[in-house]
Amino acid sequence: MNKIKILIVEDDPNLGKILLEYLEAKNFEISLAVDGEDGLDKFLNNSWDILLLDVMMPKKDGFSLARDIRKVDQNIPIIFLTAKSQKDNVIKAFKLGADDYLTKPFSIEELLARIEAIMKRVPEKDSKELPEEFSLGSYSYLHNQNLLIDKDNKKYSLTTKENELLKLFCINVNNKVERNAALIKIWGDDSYYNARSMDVYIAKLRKYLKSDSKIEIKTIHGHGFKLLILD
Amino acid sequence: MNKIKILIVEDDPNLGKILLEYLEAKNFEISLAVDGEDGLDKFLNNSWDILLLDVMMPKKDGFSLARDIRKVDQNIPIIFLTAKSQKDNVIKAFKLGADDYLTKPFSIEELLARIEAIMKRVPEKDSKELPEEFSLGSYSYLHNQNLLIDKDNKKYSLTTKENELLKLFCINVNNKVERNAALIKIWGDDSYYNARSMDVYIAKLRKYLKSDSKIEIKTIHGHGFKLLILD
DNA sequence: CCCATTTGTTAAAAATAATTAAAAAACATA
DNA sequence: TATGTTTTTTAATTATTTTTAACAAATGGG
Repeated sequence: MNKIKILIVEDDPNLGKILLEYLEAKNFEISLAVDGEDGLDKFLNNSWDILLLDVMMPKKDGFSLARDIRKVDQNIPIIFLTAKSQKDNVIKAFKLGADDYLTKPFSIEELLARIEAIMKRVPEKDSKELPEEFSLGSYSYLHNQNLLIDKDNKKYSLTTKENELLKLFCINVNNKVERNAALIKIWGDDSYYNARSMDVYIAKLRKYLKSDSKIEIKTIHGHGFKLLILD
Repeated sequence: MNKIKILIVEDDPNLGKILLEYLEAKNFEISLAVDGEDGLDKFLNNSWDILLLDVMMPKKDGFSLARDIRKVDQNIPIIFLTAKSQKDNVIKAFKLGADDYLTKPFSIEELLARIEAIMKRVPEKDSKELPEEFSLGSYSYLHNQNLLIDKDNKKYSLTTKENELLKLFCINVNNKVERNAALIKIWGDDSYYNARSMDVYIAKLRKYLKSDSKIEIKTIHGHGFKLLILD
């Protein structure tokens, strides 16, 4: 069992430090971001179990940050921390998929209790390391080497983008990968042209994988794709 | 698709009635118990998706009730409603496995938001794994592959929406699927045009399934549909 | 039995995705 | 830095899926 990883995005350094120390003492693994942009950056470049977002922050407020995060991950638990408790804000927060909403000043023990209440319901994330090698039907795929090998031992050396995309599909094999999520993770933003570019890469991957009819990249119209492996 | 069933245990009849009416209007199925003993009784004699417990109650207070309930069910989500917000009580509540803790007076919309936040994390009660394959009379249906196969082995590759809808019918085979429920689940909201769109898809599914007279999508006028398999 | 409302059917329009080729950008190497 | 090579993006075209629209049929309350 790995430690539960919490990302705190809080611009008040005093509060930030106290939360950090307290929660580390409770055996969580904590990172602290100091504003919304920093928060988005840290969110994208690591995997987390739960997010604590301050609402009022410089550069990018907590709601706007949550909106961006939800494009990539619809499920990660988010707790908002806020100075003022305006009813509208509470509703807004839950519409954004908040799991809880705490008004400052709050009791840190209460925060802990609420984190634990949420974590007990979250299906355990099997955050195992990526395997070296993925087995895709008759193909074998070495993502570290950008290498796809077919049943005749023919080797395809993948470009960076091809590799990122195939890796993302393999991590989520038999599960939906949202267009937005893929675009933001790989291209950095989900603009129209990046989406077209991604479509081109989907076609490329399908071409690579066409020799095994048990492997298929299915479209989920309006949502994204799913790498299917049949047996 | 069944309604979400909520048991409210609240001794203040005014508050109780308002909660009851509001949440029923939001399409939950509600029962109201007037004290702790009544609450325990109703809890034991029915199955529930979520409990709202007042803390201060005659006969048996909310905490004591929760303790009894937790002996029987460790998982059912509990939200405490309480007049006073004493820090110790909050911690105590979460130790008892609370999922949330609201201090009166609270906004009813906030309560709704919090109920929804909790429900989204609770693994669907009857969410047993879907079978790989559904057998529909002489058809066989592989929902993972969007594939419907008739008795002559003719294969119909379903579009995303066709597949979602047929899957929903199969999950609820021989049971009513509410229009609203289907629309919200598949289209995201139950606006007029989405409803018309759904009707178009109903027609498409009926066309696919017409070769077997033992399979039928029945209309329940004003409510929804039901996939019937006769034998 | 009427009439408003809901549902069924079909076709057209709009939105989204797939495919291919060419242009642009990035990269490597002399 | 100039040159060739590879990778990525843009563009144009085609195909598929979904929504909208228009009209017909069925339903059920008054």
